[in-house]
Amino acid sequence: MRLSRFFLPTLKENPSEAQIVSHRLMLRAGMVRQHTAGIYNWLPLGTRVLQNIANIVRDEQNCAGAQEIIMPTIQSGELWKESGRYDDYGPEMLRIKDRHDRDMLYGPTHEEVVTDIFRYNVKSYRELPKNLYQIHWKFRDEVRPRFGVMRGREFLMKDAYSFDIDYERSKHAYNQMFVAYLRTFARMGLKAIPMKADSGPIGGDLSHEFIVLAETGESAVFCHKTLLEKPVPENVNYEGDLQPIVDDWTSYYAATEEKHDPVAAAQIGGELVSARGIEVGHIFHFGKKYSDPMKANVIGPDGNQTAVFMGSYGIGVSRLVGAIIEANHDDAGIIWPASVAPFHVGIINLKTGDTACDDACAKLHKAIKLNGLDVLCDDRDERAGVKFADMDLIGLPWQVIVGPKGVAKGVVELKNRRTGAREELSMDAVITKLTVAA
RNA sequence: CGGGGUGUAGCUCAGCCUGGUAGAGCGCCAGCUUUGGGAGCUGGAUGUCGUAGGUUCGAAUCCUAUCGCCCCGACCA
Repeated sequence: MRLSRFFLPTLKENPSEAQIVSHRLMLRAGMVRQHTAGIYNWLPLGTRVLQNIANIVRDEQNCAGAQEIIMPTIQSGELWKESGRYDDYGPEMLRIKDRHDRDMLYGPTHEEVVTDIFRYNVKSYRELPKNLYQIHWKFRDEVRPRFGVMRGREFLMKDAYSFDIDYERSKHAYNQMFVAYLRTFARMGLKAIPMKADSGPIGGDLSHEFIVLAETGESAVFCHKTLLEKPVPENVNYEGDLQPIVDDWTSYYAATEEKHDPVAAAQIGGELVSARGIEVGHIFHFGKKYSDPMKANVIGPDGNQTAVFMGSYGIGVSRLVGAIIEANHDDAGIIWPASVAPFHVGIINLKTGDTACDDACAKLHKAIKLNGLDVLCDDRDERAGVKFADMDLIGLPWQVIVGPKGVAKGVVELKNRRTGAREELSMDAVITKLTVAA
């Protein structure tokens, strides 16, 4: 992609409405623009990151045995009356009347809809287990949206729902998501710590929040030092027993500030560290809370109808964009982990219009792209300083700096955005090195 | 929803107290010079001063109402 054709409205100054660093950088880097309080337009750069994150989430959900579906954003109020939540949910739920004066709503979550799908289409325990998920837009009419996409009213969420015949198997579904979450966040370069959580209004008796650690995170957390460096499980057999992995991770103390209990922490022992964090995922087991009132029954092995055991599992996909920036930035801008970067490589043509530079950039662009990497080439007729600043701001992991002096010597400069390390290399060496690094 | 702040050019903001007919920097357009870390000079375009009323000869400025946005608190992926 040539930057001269890419829609990338960067800002030199901080927009006054943005206070936290991720919000400022997302606006400055041309990723998003606010539409109204808590509702955002996603511009091309932001959309690319959002989709990269969604794809990692999707991949790990699929590996863990969940299946993707798409449910409506606009739901019928009838289902919510059936589950009893139509009155309980409160003004956070955006209620709408259609032209026939029927009660509709913009879905804040999808337990009712997915339970409805399930009950009409699954009749026997032999069809279990099932885990259905979607990556879709939700709307919660927050009293006070803030922090850019970190707490918007409209947000992209992965929500999965598991259905099992009994508690033990439902717990296995819960564990599958638990492990999948560890892997998902690690793939984005994040340290995410599972912490015991209240199950809140969704209900249930087993629940964990996944908190991403970032110095600028909104809430303080306390956790055992070991959790910070603990490697996530590899080559997971999701059909096998996952309980040892979950037990291992939950054996260390970890709590958010509100739930911090120094006495309990002391009992569990170990070196406690305090950090700051952002909640990016939340998993619940809630048994028959919805399957009972909504009659989501299957015939069990004993021939009797029984309500299924359910769990729900959320990841804030759009929030993750902000969380990743909170955890990966410096004074100059964003520093994307390679797995979610909008482009892998940025080429800076220091002298657009100079035939040697233009040719070198074109050759690099083509070769790097052929090796499967996304490239953004800054071919704008701008001064070098502007290009350096913008490239640092948008945070692509690698920069290839092409200038007339280097090209005359047959070299270009390769800069690592995170470390700042630079080296002069031949064009072939750059292409090889980038391909290996990716 | 309680408390606070703010709304003037695309962005950051001055002007408001003490009313006199719209400003700066950056950005944008044109030209010349410049060219490895957000250039210099010259010329140019851009505003219903959030909106609606009111006071006044005259309102960005004073008064009233209203809307938007931001921050702190209670709540949340």
